[in-house]
Amino acid sequence: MRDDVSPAQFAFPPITPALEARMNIHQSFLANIRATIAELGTDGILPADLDTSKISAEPPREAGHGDISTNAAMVLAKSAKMQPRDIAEHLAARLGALDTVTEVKVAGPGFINLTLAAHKWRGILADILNTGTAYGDSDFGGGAKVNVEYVSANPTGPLHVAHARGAVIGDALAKLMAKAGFDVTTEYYINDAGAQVEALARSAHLRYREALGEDIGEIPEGLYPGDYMIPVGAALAAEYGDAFKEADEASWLTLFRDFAIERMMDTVKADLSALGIEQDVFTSERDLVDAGAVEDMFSSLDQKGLIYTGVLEPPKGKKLEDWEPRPQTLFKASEFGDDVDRPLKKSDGSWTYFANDIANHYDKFKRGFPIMVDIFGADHGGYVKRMKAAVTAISGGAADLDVKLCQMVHLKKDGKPLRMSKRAGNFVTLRELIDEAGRDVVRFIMLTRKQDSQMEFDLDKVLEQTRDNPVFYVQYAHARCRSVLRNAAELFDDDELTLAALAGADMTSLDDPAEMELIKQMASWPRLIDSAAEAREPHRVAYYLHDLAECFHGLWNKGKDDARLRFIHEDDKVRTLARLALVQSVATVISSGLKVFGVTPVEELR
RNA sequence: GCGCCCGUAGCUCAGUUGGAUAGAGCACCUGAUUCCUAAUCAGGGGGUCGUGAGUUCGAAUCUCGCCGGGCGCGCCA
Repeated sequence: MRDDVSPAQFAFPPITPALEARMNIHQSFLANIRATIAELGTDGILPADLDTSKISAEPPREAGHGDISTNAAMVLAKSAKMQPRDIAEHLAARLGALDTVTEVKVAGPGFINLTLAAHKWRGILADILNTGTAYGDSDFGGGAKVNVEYVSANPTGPLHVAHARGAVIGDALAKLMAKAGFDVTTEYYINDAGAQVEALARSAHLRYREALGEDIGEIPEGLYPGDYMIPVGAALAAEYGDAFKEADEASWLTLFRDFAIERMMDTVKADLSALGIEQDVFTSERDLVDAGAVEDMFSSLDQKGLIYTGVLEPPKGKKLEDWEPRPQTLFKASEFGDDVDRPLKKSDGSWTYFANDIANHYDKFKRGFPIMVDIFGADHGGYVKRMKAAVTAISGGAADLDVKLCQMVHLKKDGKPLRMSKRAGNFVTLRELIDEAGRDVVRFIMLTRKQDSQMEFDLDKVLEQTRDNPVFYVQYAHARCRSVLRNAAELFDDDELTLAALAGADMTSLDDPAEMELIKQMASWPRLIDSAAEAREPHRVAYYLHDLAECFHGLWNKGKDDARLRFIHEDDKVRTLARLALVQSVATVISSGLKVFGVTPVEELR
């Protein structure tokens, strides 16, 4: 595949001022490097039309290696048939002549390390202040339509902690991708068509009889025993009196089911709302089925020749006493990377959950989403391959499904693990978690770990106001910024402290390494957004914010030793305004990051 | 038995998609407050990146085999 790519495809557009304005500092430098390589090609020093697509321009891991490091020479060495160091020397000579570059060094196997002029960095502050929390927005996604489906919990009870992580990750991922230039729709798929919602209906009927004065005793196995069903029964009793008390199940099942589902979805939505989540679209599995979406899906797969009747092998190693070979209606999932073919119909002829879910994804595809992301719990890991296979098949390869599995969260309190078990009746609801820890804390902490690794949620620690608690640490940095700006308001008129006014401040007095480091940290925010959105890993934002806060706290404390670094200088307005621009920028970037998380930045911590 | 995920400091976890001497917090040790919030900061000790091979200029990262943990495995959703 890679072999038939012609060099012409590696051409990058010329850099116009308009284009440069939309690029972050590393992208724009990468463009400079490519242009220089093209020049060297024209001048016959390097072969023409080299593939520059794999070249990167990144901040080096080591601070001593300058501001921007590129691997260009090493990447080109093979196709140019030259030594990396030689290419590096040629490149370095030309890059060093740029007026934004103050120092250039060739190091190691052929890295080119560039140091940029201070004015280039200071210019970032004006960008930040002029853009506000939109700083970091990019067109990386190119407006591509993306559907992010998350939570999608069964409408049979309130959400519990296990849902919290997926909810927060899905929501933050959606916001992250929107910031990176995708056209994002958030969605909840309501599983309201299976046997479990009938069990819900029966549970509601029991509670209804209870509300009418009957002693219902123990809730039978298989029904939902939770107290949250009591008000549902009461509401049914108020609505219908004793009309269905002794009636045949057939007369009330549908009615009670729909009533209970609606009530459950109301509580689910209220729970999500308490977390600050409001999804764009709620799709009902039952509505899809009623609209014939499953038949559509089925005939589409059938036309592609992907449906057949067959008998599956019994799974090895797992004991199934009641196993007997049966012919089933199967989808050829194994042609698309799944391990075996998967049944679409049950033996009674009704559709499987999987069949309905294919219809759900087919429907999303037809609504115009070539990119779909599903957030699932880790217990659905075995379902991923077949769903991805189905999306590939049903869309003819035109749609891509990415499934993010969220590992479990272990709650801890008083130093002890809080075991959750529905059976024991002590499971923690999402609402209880929010009441205990607070919305912002729950959201932030859930985003401090990669989604596919298990995490610990220590209810005591997350409420501590110490460095150990990343939420606090980041919020504290923001609060400190606001505190400085409040104090400054006593020395300046309001119109001197607007974002626009600060953007126009004379920044030349910002020259200390600690100040420059802070600016460089903020300069990498757009880059972080793109890479986090590409990897679809919102947790990277949490680490970025922690690093930014650390950088700021460090500068703050240096002001204790070195009065020059203090932000407010009553006798020097120009100096002060430059630092206020810096402080306001930090507050803005932190706000921008917290916005991705749906967390509110605080003015002060008391 | 098979598939997927994970394995990094005593603990909880990062690691910019293959880059330079592997990082942060907690815990432990040392220091900083007449000062914009010390709820903070500066410094120190602490590692066979589970393990063995392979791929290449270069591997915690990619491939394969083991070891250990989690999840799943026909008509549950």
